[in-house]
This record gives sequence, C-alpha cells and structure tokens, in this order.
Amino acid sequence: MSTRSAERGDGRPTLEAVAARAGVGRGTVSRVVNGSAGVSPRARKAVEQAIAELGYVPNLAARSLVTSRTDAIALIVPETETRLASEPFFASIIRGVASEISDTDLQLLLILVSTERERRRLAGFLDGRRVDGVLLVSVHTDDPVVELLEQSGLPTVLGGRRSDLEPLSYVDSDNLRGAWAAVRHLLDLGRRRVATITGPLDMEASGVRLEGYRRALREAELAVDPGLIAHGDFTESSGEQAMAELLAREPALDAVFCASDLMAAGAMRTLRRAGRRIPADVALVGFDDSPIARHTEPPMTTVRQPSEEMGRAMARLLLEQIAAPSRSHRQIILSTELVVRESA
Amino acid sequence: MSTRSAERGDGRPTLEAVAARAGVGRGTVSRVVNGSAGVSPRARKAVEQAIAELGYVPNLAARSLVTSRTDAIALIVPETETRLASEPFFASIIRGVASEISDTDLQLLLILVSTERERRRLAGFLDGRRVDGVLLVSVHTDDPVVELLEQSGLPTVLGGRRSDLEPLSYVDSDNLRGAWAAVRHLLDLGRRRVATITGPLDMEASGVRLEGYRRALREAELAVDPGLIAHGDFTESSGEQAMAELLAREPALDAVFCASDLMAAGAMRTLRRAGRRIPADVALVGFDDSPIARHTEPPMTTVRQPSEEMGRAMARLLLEQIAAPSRSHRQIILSTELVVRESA
DNA sequence: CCATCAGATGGGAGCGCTCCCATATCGCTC
DNA sequence: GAGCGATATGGGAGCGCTCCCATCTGATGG
Repeated sequence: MSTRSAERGDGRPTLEAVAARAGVGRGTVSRVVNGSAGVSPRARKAVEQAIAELGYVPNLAARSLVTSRTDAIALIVPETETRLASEPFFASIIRGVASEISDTDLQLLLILVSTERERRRLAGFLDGRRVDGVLLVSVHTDDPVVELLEQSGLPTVLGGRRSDLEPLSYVDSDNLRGAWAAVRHLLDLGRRRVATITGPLDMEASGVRLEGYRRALREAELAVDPGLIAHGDFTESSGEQAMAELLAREPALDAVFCASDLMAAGAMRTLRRAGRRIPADVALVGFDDSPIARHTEPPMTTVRQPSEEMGRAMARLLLEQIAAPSRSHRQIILSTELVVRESA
Repeated sequence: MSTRSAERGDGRPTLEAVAARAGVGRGTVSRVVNGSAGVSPRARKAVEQAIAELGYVPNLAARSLVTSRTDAIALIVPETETRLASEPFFASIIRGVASEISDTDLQLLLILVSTERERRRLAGFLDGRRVDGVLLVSVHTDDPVVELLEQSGLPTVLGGRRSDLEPLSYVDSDNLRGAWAAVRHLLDLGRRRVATITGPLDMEASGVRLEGYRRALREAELAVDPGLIAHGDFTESSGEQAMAELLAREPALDAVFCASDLMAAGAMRTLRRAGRRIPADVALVGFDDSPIARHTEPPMTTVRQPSEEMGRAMARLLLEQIAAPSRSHRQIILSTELVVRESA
C-alpha cells in the first residue's frame, strides 16, 4: 500500500497522506486546512472529504516549528499559592480568560510563580518563546516578574498596574471611584470616625483605594487622621489584626472601609470579639464582592469588581496585541459598583 | 560571520550555533542538553560554556516534532464556569497539581469544558495529542468527557470516579468514612431525626456520601427515612431549596448532614429564615471544609477533604503513568477528617 | 607492535508542516 | 489564433531537533 509510506508510526495521518488520498499536492491540503484563498471548490471538497475519512488532525509541533507561533498564551499568577484558593478573584479571572479564548484555538497555560526557583523557570520559559503572549495578574510595584516580561518582549497584558504611568497594556478596575463610593456611603450613613484597612502598599490598587478613602473624607471636609489608617496584606488574618490595632488606637471609630472582602471578614471577627455590633456600632464595607461577602454575618456591603470581565478584557487585549504587535499599548479601566447589603 | 548561518531569523541561537561555538558536533550538544551519558568531561564543559554565552534555549517544537512528546499535561474542568469560582475546591486542586509538577519541566494546560462546542474542541485537542496526559476533575457518571479520554488512549487520572469499578486511575477522598463520621457525630450529639441533603446523584461521591449517612444511621439502629433525604446539586441555592423541602416534610428534624459546604450554607440560610437556631434546634454538618465554612454564622462543622493533596496525588499518578504507560491503573483514596466548629 | 574493543564523536536522515516559486490552466482580448 | 494576465497547483527547501550509525580515538592485551 502506498499510503502506508505517508503515515506516522503511531498511525496518525499526515498532510501528505491526506494529499495522496485527495489526489492533490501538499500545498493544496495546507491551504484548505488553513483556510487560505485560491483553492478551487473541487479540490477543497476532495481535501475535506479525505480529512474526514482519515480523521486528520494537524501536528501542531510541526506547524509551530515553521511558523514559530505556539498558539498558546500563559496566565501567570505570581502568588503564594494559598491566595489562589482563598481568593475567588483569581478563579474569576481564569474563567474570563478561558471563556474569551474559547473560540480561538489558543491554549491556556497556567503558571503559578511563588518561589525564586519558579521565577527562574519562568525566565527560561519566556526565553524559550513557549507562548505567543502573556497575561499577568496581581501586579506588585517592583515585581521582578513584570520585569521579566518586559525584557522578554512578548506581548503582555497586566491585570492591574504598577503605577499610573504603567507603560504596558493593562486592565484594571476603577479602584479610586470604588473606594470613594464606599467611604462616601459610610459618610452618608452619618458616620464620622471612618477608619480604613489598606492592602499591601506595594500594590498600586492598595494605594489608589486609600486615595479614594482620603478623597471622600476631604470632600466631606473631614480631616484624614493617620490613626484611622491601618495596613493589611489582603489576607483574612491581617484584617483581623489591623482591626485590633484600629480599635486600640481609636476606640470611638464608627465605620471601617476594608480594601478587600477577606480582610473585611477578618475585621468583622475582631469587631465581634470586641463586642461591637455591625453595623449598629461599626459600619463596614469591603472590596471585591467575593462570594464570602454574602456569607458573613451580617452579609457584607462591598464594592464589586467585575473580575470575570477583567479576565475577558485582558484576553481580548492580548489577542489584539498578538495580532498587531506594533500597536501601542492600551489600557482598560472597568467600573466598580457599590453593593449594599447589611454591614453598612 | 559564519555563526550567522546557524542563527534563527529572530536571533535565537540553535543547537547548531552552540555546536559551532563549542567546536563539537550537533550530536554532542544534544547529548549534553539532554543529560545523556557518553560525553567526555572536556566536551561537556565546552558545550556548557557555549550554551551560557549564547543563552541557548532549546526549541521545544522541534524537539516535540521528533520525539512526539509535548511535555505538557492538561487539567480538564468540565463544569459550568461558575462553579470554578464558587468552589475553592478547584483552586486547591490546581494548586496541588501545579506544585507537584513545578520541578519537572512539564507545562500545565487548563481546559474548561462546559458547552457542547467546547467538548468537540476538546476531542480534537486530544486527537491532536497536544498533551502527554490528562487530569480530569469533577467526574460525572456518564460524562461524555470521560469517554473521550478513554477513547483517546492518553494517560489519564481522574479526580473522583464514576463508580467503584472505575477502570481508569483515580484519586478520591474517603467519602464513605467522611460522611459516616459526620452523621456519627450528629448522632453522638443525641440527635435522632437526622436529615441529609445529597449532591447530584450522577456523581459517585454523592452516592457514597449518602451511603455513609445510611450506614451511620443503621449502625445506630435507626431507620433510614426517605422523608429525611433531599437532593441538591452542590450549589448554594439548591441547598436552600432542599432544606426548605426537608423542613416542610419533617418539621421535627433536629440535624442535617449536607454533602457540600456550599449547600450547607444555603441550608443555614433557610433554617435561619425558618427561625431555627443552629445548632440548638438543628445541628448541621457540611462537607469539604471550604473557606466559606469558617465564615458562616455559626462557623460550620464540616468534613475536610485534602483537596490540594488530591491535586498533588493526581499529578504524581499521571507522571508515573506517562513514564510507564504499560503500568496497570492505580487508585488512591485520601482520608477525610471531621472538623468540629460550632454548627454541630 | 599490532589487533581489539569500548567509549566518544560527527553528521545524515527525517519528524510534519508552511512558504514560496515555478509551472500549468483557463478565459479573455485584440 | 496568438498573447496575456489571473488563478490553481505541485512540490522543493527548510524550520531545529533527536536518533542512530559509521567513524575515530586511545587504551589494553597478546
């Protein structure tokens, strides 16, 4: 059998086998497979039939070798892996990205980077050009990972930004307005001793949320009292601790804005232990609208970030950038929304 | 310059360039790169230096073309994407898998399959042999995805199983003992009208947890009353609804075992609305020990599944299977643990 | 001192594909 | 009816690597 010669050892048919079966040349089959123009209807039909009969599937490695495209993008999550699980934020991003690329034929690679070793591995990975583009979430101001990406020259889109001068493309949510609206809400409720628990200040989002807090206070002609500001790192236990500090410093506080729901949950716990009623004694607003916000007691008023939409937008931006690499960098700011439940 | 000829258009050095620089042949460089034996120390050193100087990184596509390995595995999550976000279980699995493969040079591909279209895409993907092996979580009894995997002949490891006759390798948690321990705990508390809310019965885990419930009752010489059994689908709202049914059918129930924390959270909400105190009137135990279990009011007693360890075990099993494909299928059952908080 | 053998080495062949160019084919126009 | 451009087509070259075999080297034994 002459077709034998065009088959793989593992039995999978090659382009050549399809060409032989359809009675055309390799070039024509390739054109059909890749949807290029300039194929007669007759030839196209013959090829399509041969493909169906043989169950032909292109060998991506061979294609990639020639085109030096990989048809894959990577989503990099540079977090201690614990946060991945505790923050549904990441899962939503994944979901958004996956749904956006689900009708391209791109692969999604997930890369978790937490240790130094993993960072080095990532460097080799990027140098090896194993993906066509990269998505990075959870951006820290001087995160070496971002620099790796910049150096690599690969199309890149960030979720969040390092500063308001961020040169790379990014998608961010409107942290300023979100925080502002949250604090504004507390003030509208008549609270006057409004504290805040910030995120880690090496993340721009934390700084911006703090700025939103400040601005709302100033607009209400209230002084910004440093004693009412405590810092956390987005984890629940840091929220617990920060709340304890605040309570110690300012026993008379009557409201608190937390830069994440997880910290807010921790803060609630501390408040409860201290015998403060929520919201009667202390009103509380979180940030993220993560699932746990609905499960706290009382259910938490919080600022919704459209995290799935962020993932989607990131993917979209990256696809554009891969398609037209020269295109200058773009940014997208998605709006946030106050979700009023019972904690404030 | 003669080295020019051995460089890629994009400037990345090739094996050939390294060979030229080190003054050896391609074969020797390849042997060094792949750590094969039979290279003199002198040659090895020269090659290593050339690699460092040139910043050589192997082209995976070319390698893959020859070896027909891909150095990638896929994690398939066949769920409506919503569950990905709401169930930290998946995130933990991802984390476990990622950490287990982090010192191999395998890639992790994440594939979310929910629609029929995505399933077809997956089929092509598997046929295209774009990964060396596959991990599947959230296994449903007659999930077409599992059949796809079986047909593909790729090394496969399931998280969960279709039945106790599962022919494929799998990692599961000890659902029977977990459920049994939960119900046993409720009985030890003196409860006698113990209800259960099951998961979707097309998942083996649901059936087994129900069996654990039954067995604990029988051991306590209590009848298994169908009126005390309601069905959910692991979502919060299904828990809410199932609890309402139970309350309607058996107003006198004094305990409930829920097959997931999410359903338990829903059930709590219904109980609260119905004016039942937890645990005074109705004691409640969940399953999973997901983060929300700590945030309910009162904090939930639940059965811990070692989900991260499951991910790790799945990856380990898959690696073994890829290394030694002939090896017969294996299964690992991880033990569960009752975490007593305040709801029971 | 030469035959012998193990270990080290170089490089041809070929993996399956895309790119591109030479060639073939067709339908028009003048 | 010859000439021309537009459209289709086949297949060579080559992507960067691994595999394998032929060759070479040097140490060993008779």
